[in-house]
Amino acid sequence: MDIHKQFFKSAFSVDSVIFGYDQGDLKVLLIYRGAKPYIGTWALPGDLVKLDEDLDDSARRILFDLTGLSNVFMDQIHTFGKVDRHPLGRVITVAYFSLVKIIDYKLNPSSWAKEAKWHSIINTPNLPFDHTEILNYAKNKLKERVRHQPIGFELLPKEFTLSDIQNLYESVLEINLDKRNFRKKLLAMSLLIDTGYFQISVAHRPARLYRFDKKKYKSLIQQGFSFEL
Amino acid sequence: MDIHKQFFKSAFSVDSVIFGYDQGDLKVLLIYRGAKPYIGTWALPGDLVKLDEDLDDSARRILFDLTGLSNVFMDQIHTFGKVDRHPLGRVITVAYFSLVKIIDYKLNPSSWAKEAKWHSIINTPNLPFDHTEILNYAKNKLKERVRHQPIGFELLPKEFTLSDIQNLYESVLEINLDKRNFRKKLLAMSLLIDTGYFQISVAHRPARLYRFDKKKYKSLIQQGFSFEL
DNA sequence: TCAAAAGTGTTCTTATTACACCCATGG
DNA sequence: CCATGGGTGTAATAAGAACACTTTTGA
Repeated sequence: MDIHKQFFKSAFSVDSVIFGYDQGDLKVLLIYRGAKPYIGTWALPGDLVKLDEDLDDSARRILFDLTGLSNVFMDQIHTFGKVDRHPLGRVITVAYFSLVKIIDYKLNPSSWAKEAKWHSIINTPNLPFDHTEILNYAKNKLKERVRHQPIGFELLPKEFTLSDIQNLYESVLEINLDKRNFRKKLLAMSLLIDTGYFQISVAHRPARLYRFDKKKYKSLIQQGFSFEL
Repeated sequence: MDIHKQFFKSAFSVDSVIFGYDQGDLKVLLIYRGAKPYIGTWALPGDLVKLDEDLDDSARRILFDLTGLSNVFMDQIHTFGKVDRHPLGRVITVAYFSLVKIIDYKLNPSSWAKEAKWHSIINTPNLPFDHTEILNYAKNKLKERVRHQPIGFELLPKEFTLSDIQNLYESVLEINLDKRNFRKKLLAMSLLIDTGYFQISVAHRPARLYRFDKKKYKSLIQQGFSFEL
């Protein structure tokens, strides 16, 4: 059999699990599908990869079309390739996850989406295809990574309080952390820059605002430092 | 443009990084290509995924054809999808890695391979496509995983000595480990079964033989145990 | 009797845990 | 003046690191 007939009847797509964090809640960005199949359902944003487009570029394109953001943390997590995962043909999908600062932008539904909306991670609708499996996989990856790489900061505004970052870790990991021990450990890494500024207009003692020191992190990594929280 | 014309001119393949361990040396199984492109070069074993074949099954098939082994540790590691990675068309490849006990089987070159051979990891030939990148990626994944999951045992015979497992860790991680501390930590996990047997015909004090207790590991995992070496 | 690897404990240092009260602000 | 979350230290325990000699075997 001609190899082209046998094999070149398949396609591959990218699906993106885009995480955000807002008001103590981890969220995922879903689109309301405006295209077949599964038209009219909430799903992970994704698209077929173009023939002249690198896989990673495809993931960046999807994120950019939807949010207008580039230069965002993004990483490939897994490829899902069951024969029957897509009703219209053999399509394997490469899943990516991104971490965005919700505050940074406004949503911008794309061609394949009627609407894009943040959904709390603890209350997501049923998803089509194998998107539930993909989302669960992404959640677990996020849990692992957040403990070994300083990616939690990608979900927070540039300036944040120590409580912000602790709450984020508690949401993502679904555990409670001791305030004093958490702060001690975090500050001991010397990866936070004290901005000298404080919260304003809060009905309690205003908290100090910090920034994450990316440069310092990079130089520590060179020296064999390993982030762990 | 018809979506089929635009997108269904691509294929996906699986490439396997098959690790083995022998005589203190980490090895990788390479094939001598008997098919175009790059005919006559050493490369990672791989094949196009069949249309009616799940991705994971494809990886299992490749391993089985080459080694006759099934029920082997295998995991997906990354998908490589640069536009120009394959000279004959748009082919993305999903990379898997496997850990096999070299002693268990004899090699069995497949249709796409003239020959299959173990190569020491510290001295591998130049590889075609992006296989060097894939191999490096796999080595790094192995380093990470071996510290957080008890997968090192997959590379050893069923019965092994404490020095065997220490040497394996030293090869994989490319570091030296303190004998007493390593043993203390490993034995403290109570995941090794003392067989009561010893090495025979060795020109030194014979070492105790142990087996890895897979059942106990699974039950500990249920209870939230986390492997770490 | 020699060479080669197996086996074994203690001390020191560092990291982790548990835990409770006063402070600054807005309403 | 009350409610809310911010901010701080110490003591006890556990984990990790450093380190050297005796044992058993085959040749």
